[in-house]
Amino acid sequence: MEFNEKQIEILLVAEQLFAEEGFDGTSVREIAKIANINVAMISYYFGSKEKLLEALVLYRISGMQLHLESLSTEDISPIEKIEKLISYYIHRINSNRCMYQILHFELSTTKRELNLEAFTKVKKNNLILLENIITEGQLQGLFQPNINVALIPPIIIGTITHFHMNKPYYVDLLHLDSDEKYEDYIANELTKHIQKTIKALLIYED
Amino acid sequence: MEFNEKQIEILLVAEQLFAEEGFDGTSVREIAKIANINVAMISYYFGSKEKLLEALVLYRISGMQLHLESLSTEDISPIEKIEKLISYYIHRINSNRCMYQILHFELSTTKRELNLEAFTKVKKNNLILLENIITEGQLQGLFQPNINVALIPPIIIGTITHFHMNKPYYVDLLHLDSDEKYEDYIANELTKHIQKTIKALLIYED
DNA sequence: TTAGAAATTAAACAAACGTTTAATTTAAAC
DNA sequence: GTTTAAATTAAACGTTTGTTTAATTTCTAA
Repeated sequence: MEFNEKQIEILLVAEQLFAEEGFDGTSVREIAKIANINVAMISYYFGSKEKLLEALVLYRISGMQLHLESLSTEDISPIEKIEKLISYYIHRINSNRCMYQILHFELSTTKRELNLEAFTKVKKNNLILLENIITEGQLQGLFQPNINVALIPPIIIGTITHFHMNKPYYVDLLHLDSDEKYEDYIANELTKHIQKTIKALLIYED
Repeated sequence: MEFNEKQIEILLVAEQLFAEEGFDGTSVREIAKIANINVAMISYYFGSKEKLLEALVLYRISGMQLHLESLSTEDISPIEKIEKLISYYIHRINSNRCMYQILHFELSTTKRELNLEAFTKVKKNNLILLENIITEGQLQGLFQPNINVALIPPIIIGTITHFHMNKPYYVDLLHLDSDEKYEDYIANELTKHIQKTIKALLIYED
């Protein structure tokens, strides 16, 4: 699916509004107003409000796959690979914050049936990559043998997502009184914290 | 605030629907139909749909505080205390799944301004409890000194929440083909996994 | 320059929304 | 048994919703 400039403008406005106010909390007129177009253009281009959401999800997810094929073959230790992988993860979630927000809701609502196969595929691919790195580390005797690999992404994604969702609370708790400080904290402290946690889990003898 | 049976019935129906379909995706008529009451009763009892939500949040959060005052003084090792604390955490999130779903959305929407002070208070109290246990462990030389305590609850809550939100994905990935298996997995594997992760983080030498 | 397609518009559509009204039934108090 | 308050109802209220219509403008190609 190819989109022209105007369509992409609509998609971006819709994305932000859907994230901020939810799909059902956003009206097509609101989208149209901010995108500076006529309401009818949404039906004209996408068919319906719901199909607009589907187009948006497809548009974003297609660009979500981590570009980490090279990571497997890089000449660095498995520990460094894990660190890099986590950085990439966090960066991706960060730069797709709105879409993650939308997906989180859509994943758990019974209202609509979105086709999220593409999203599942991305997750499964990333899981295989993670498995390979961990196996490599185990063969080198660096990591413990009894690792439940499937439960590692939930720690990474869950932690960063929870942090974002509770932004006001953590801004208060950690005195992150500017957006810059908030972003910095995620890029530094939080990233390091998650990396440290996963490394500990992999190395820690039960 | 005290509620009679009918009011509580309305609150419970609203909770499930708000969790499943979102606040904006749920109509008062839908609530009324399932709760077997007249639509006007919602305005009559709660004032408005939005005040119904506020009442619901208040009703639930007031019962959310972990009852763990005793934990600090129990005669068990800090490690066991951490394990217990995590079990409690997970149990609480599990039994308040719908409310967490609702709160997650309300925390990140700009549509409504819910008063979530009570929720913040609960979180801060639990954080203090966690700090005490970790300090105790550090004094006994069991835990590392450089622990960012504020970032431990995000791991616990984030992981379990993420798991719930992506239930269809994990059901598929881990072959949890019945609700019982799903619940069991959380109560056993996932709980152990989180406990192990936090223990590793506390003990792991950086 | 002109014919035809694509884009854009304002207006109208029916349906659904949250809320209020006014009338009626039920319950409690004396 | 009567009085008074509380609970419950169906109907109507004015808005807002997503979508469609039909007319008009803009663009493209011959």
